[in-house]
Amino acid sequence: MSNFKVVATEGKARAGVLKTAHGEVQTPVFMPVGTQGTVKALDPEDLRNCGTQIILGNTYHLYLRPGNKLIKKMGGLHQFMGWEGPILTDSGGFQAFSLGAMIEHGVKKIGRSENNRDESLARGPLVSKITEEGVQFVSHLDGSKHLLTPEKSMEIQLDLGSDICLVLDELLSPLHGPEYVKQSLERTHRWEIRSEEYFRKGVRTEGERGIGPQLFGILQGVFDKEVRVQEARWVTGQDFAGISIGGSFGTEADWAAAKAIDQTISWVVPLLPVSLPRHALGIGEVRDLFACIERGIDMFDCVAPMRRARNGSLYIGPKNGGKVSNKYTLSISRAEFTADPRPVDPGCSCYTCQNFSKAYLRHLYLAKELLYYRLATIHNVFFIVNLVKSIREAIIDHQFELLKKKWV
RNA sequence: CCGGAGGUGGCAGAGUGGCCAAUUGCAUCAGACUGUAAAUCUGACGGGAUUUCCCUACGAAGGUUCGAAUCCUUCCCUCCGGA
Repeated sequence: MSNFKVVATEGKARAGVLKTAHGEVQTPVFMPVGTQGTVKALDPEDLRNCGTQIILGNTYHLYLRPGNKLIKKMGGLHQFMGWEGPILTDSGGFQAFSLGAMIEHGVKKIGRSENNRDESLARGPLVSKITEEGVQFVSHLDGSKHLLTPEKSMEIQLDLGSDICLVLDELLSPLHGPEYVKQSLERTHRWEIRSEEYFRKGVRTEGERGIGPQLFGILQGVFDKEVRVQEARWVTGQDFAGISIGGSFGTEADWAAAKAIDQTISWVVPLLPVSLPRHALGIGEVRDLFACIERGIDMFDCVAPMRRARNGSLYIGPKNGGKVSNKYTLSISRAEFTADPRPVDPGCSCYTCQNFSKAYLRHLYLAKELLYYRLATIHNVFFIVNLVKSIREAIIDHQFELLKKKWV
């Protein structure tokens, strides 16, 4: 029996409901990322007012600070941070990459190739290293050494009181060669199985009432059909409550990279069980949301809306100039907004757009006023969360194609 | 009026004989941001031609020198202290 139920479909797109220990989640859904026990600049009430149903927390960061045992002692992450809704926790697999291969290769998981490196990513020595046992980290906080094994990751996530845990995986870089990819994937399979075994034991002792924590498997891979198909078959063969699709997408920049995401999702989704929720790890730009939902994805998480907000990049809808080429964003710092009395997006009903002008936000941004970060983050989170919500409604009304046409 | 300090690119502020079209910060412009080492990072920023090129430039005008933002003279202006 699954915790997930599809309630409507349009083509491959689907609307569903996912039950968790902290309430139901209407899918498709966007999960704001709250790495360190907070979605930066927002409090739980802000999140709720933005329509947030579920957030993501991070194993690696919370383990290092303030420590999973402390959070457990404080009643779990929900209570600790005052968020009563569901929480999905990442396993630390991404940090194995962002503190390792990403620095080493000068690439990101999307759209970076040999000829398109970002040297600024190489900000220092490698701080993570992969072994069969797990991921060795040198703490970015104090230099101390840590070993994150699949078992340890599970223990931490269970201590946090996560509703949806992720297995530990190794995120492959677009520049990893076929030999490494093969080895890594086999190791990740072993890690996923170890995660699952530990999780199963842990959950049994962790309390029995209602729905307990659930474990999602991860579909790893690179931009290669054969690899992706094989991985899709592998996860499907395991006993997970949901499937998170991770790994790297493509070796080309920009539009081609976006196509690589679409392509990868297209290869993989038809091989996954209809009854399980499908989560696209780290995806969340406007164009990608449409493309992935259209291909059958149910859940998203992404740091982009929050980070963009902090960096002065605010979302705008198609009626106000938002399009693929500008990533549906404007730069609030532009001088043309100096005396612009209009809200960021007149069509947006978020708190920020209801109450403040572009001129004011621009001033706060340039002055580095703390209020800026909250107002900007409220707007971007509201915008993306509600975009996905409106997509869900469109699917239920069989208006998805129509809505998509208005946007993309 | 006397004494002192100073006038540098949109602003602030380095530079005190050649390596200076001029450090740096801010502002401006452009770009990046996709399981957060990011309230961050990259590039441009006098004009033009656009591989080492030319022109106009460091208050103004003269001068010294092979060569000046940098030294000298006069003038104009600002600030501080004293009448």
